[in-house]
Amino acid sequence: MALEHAILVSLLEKPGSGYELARRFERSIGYFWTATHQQIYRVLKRMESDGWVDVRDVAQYGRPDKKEYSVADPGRAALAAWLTEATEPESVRHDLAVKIRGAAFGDPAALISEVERHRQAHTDRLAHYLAGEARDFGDPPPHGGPDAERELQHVVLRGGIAYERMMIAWLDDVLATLAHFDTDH
Amino acid sequence: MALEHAILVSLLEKPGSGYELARRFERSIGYFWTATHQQIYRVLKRMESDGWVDVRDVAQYGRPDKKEYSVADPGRAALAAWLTEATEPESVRHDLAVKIRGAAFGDPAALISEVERHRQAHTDRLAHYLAGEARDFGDPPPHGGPDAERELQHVVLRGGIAYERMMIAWLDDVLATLAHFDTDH
DNA sequence: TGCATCATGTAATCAGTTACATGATTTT
DNA sequence: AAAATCATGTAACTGATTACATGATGCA
Repeated sequence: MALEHAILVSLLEKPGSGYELARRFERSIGYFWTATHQQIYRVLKRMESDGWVDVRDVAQYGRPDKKEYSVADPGRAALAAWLTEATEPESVRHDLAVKIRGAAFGDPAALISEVERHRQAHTDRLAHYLAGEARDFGDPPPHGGPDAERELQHVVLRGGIAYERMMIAWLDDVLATLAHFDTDH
Repeated sequence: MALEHAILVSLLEKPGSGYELARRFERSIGYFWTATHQQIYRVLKRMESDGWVDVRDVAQYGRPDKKEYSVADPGRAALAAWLTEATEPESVRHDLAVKIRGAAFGDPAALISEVERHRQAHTDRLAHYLAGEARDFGDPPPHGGPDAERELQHVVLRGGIAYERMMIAWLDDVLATLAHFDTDH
């Protein structure tokens, strides 16, 4: 389980409230690990009682008060320990792959629009990643020497870009394959 | 939820017992959808009481008897309905990506061996996929004309191959990036 | 007035994992 | 004699999702 660890990383990058974390999980870190606000509040509470994070009440004007969480030393230590642990690659769940194999027992052409929908989603996400890359990593680093946080965020983003490009190419292959079974053909 | 549907596809490809399904989920269909035998038995029971599958007791010599499941018409219909439904891409969980971003707050070089371990796992799986491709799809099809089941299985396998190749290339990128922060450097 | 955003939570349900359990046969 | 494979299950727990709930502020 890595939700705790994903939250620790996000809070190290920038302290914030449960609400703010939930927003980050809709973008940025959320592209590699998903979580809803309900999950986040529950886990934050557990992490607080375990002493992994500190809380600070922040009064805001024109907005509800919030609780700002930041990583405490035991949280830092827990993250460092997890980093060197061997974790298995997460199990894969590609329902499209199941659908494609299932299409052999129904109408393969009926899948085309669903595959096109997925292709569009991956194209959109790729454009979004590329825009983020140009924005955040387009210029040479503000100061000389390697900046670990920046370079590691960039290599993770490059992974997302490579994944989306691979998926788009594969979905084109899938569409070409499905076209063989189109009844109009 | 697609475990039911993954089981339906697997049983349409070939009827079998819960035990046999569990073995298939360790290879083949399991590369795109995972499940343990406990899950499978539970879901099979539910599918049986919903009339999606039929059961037949098969006596075996030298082995325990087994229950052979096969897809009933309502199961076929449920699968066909699901195929045309719009399903969202499954949420991604890449704990390596979380670890890489987390490494900025610890010792990036400490991650190198973990990344190498993952790279090896992907190399092994790629070799396994390529061997399966050569075995099952190397020769021209036994008869003329497109065979939907065969071609769709092949395009799913090509997706797995593309995924493993992409991951290996990305992990090389990650290793090169981590090397910048190696203290021996 | 109504809708969107900010902010935090509870409760119920569903899915997935881990541990435990049994018993036959086959192989080492 | 012990270990591995075939075959089926139950029970307990953990994690994730969905629905429900509240209440303030700001904008159209």
